[in-house]
Amino acid sequence: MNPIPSSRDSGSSLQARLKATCATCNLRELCVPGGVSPHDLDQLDTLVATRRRVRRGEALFRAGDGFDSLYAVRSGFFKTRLTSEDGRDQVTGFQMPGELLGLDGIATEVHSVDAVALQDSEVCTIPFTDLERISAAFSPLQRHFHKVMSREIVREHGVMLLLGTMRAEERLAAFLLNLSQRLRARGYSASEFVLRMTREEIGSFLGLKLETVSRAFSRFQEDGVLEVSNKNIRILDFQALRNLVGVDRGGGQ
Amino acid sequence: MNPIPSSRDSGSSLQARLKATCATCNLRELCVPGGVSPHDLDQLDTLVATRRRVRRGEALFRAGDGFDSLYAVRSGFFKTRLTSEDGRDQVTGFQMPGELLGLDGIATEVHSVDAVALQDSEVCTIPFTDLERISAAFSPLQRHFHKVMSREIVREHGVMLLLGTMRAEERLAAFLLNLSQRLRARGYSASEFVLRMTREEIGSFLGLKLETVSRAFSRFQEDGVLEVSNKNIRILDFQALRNLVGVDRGGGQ
DNA sequence: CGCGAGCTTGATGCCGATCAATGCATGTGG
DNA sequence: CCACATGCATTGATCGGCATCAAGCTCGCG
Repeated sequence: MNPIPSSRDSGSSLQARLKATCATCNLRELCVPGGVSPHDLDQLDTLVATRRRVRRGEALFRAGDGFDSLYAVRSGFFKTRLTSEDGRDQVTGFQMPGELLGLDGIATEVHSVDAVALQDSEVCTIPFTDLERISAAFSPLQRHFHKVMSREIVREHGVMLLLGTMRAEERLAAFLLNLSQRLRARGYSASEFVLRMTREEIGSFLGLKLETVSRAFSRFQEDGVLEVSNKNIRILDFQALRNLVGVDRGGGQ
Repeated sequence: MNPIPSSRDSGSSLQARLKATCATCNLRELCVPGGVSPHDLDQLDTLVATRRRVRRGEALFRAGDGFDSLYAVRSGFFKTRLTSEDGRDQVTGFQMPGELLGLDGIATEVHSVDAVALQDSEVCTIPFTDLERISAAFSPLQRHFHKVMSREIVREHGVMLLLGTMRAEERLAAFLLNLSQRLRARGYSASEFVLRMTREEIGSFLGLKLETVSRAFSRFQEDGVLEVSNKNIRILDFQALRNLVGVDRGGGQ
């Protein structure tokens, strides 16, 4: 009556322990769906030599840990959790057997979330450099591409934190700081810019109605944080915005 | 005073038009940061032969379109937008010059979002099969890995839609249906299962407080949609859950 | 058996949605 | 050049859903 036993193959545990391979893994269809040749599968097996047990409540990895491996859940159950600098928590996903953990780490080679076991669990460790080598993907261009994809995943974690934990003004502050930083990276002013999108589109991104976005702009203007004229924005007080978001306390712009 | 001119290099437009290359692109540091060899850069140039203009309001691609290329924004501004079956909209991001569009399409070879230009824009087209070939990544294993990453991006879009547009009971319904479907894919019952996480963790994932999660469970039970006993869940009325989420109207379980 | 973590349920308050009116910029046709 | 339409933004009034605060309750576990 327990639909998720912590170890699915405990019945044949001896054989499983001695020579479990990707080719014979009963999670294979989930973890490595069709189209992968037997040859590649063999190679994958040479990677996934090591297993690791993680006890309930323990972390497989933590935000800030260096990244070197991906992990496939073999048995058990995990959550991934993003914690912002001011202590807000957002669970970004739950992972069950056959699902992958650690993609967030590829971008910067440092993990950005905690992966915590919700019950005693076991994972297959997939060393990432080996994976790239075997995939015939050991090219700087390829690596770059992987990082871009991982960065997108990390970005979306940040949006989830915003949508899950922030109030209207905090969301708008985070949005403006993000925009400002990306414009600066492109050689434009970080403090003065033109919004290319409507209030309604900002609202749709931030999970708010356009009236709420408009009111937040007005309030920022009243408080001397922004100058707002239609789509023209000037940021007067970066620190006020940062305090709202709960990031980068103390750093002057 | 306009910090984001729609075309940055209109001053040297003749040369830019005739032989713009990745190697000379003024967005290169954003689009292809260091570590990529001159040789790879040349190869990249052979890919990115075609440009495409997209007028304000037009779509670069739409959800449902077949995927074959990624796009780098060269000038202008885009939004990506996910629309659920019952018409909810969630903007999943805004893209400015040097940023990439289309990663959502790798997973299933069909785009899952609309990419709409917020102003007259230009993109560089990067045919994906060519990219994989040049990256020395034309291996089934590698392709699979790319799809896994893309699938994660698409999943997170779904979570953003949930967090941005749904009310408490709708969120919980979506969560339960998702869990149910993943358990079924692993050979477990879709209608009867044990939650491995606490109400608080569910709440943190769904952007709700634990009391709200608990109340939603109670209400589902009152309405005969679920049987709830601590962490043991039995789904009695799938269609009721689907109706809340606004997905899959009419399909029987 | 008794403790404590996790859950349920109730009462109240607040934030943001909703509904509604007005303002303002842009564009179009007379 | 003005009259008018249209899309977008602002602001106010009211409402509702969820957070918050506060008890109790249940179950698993030492």
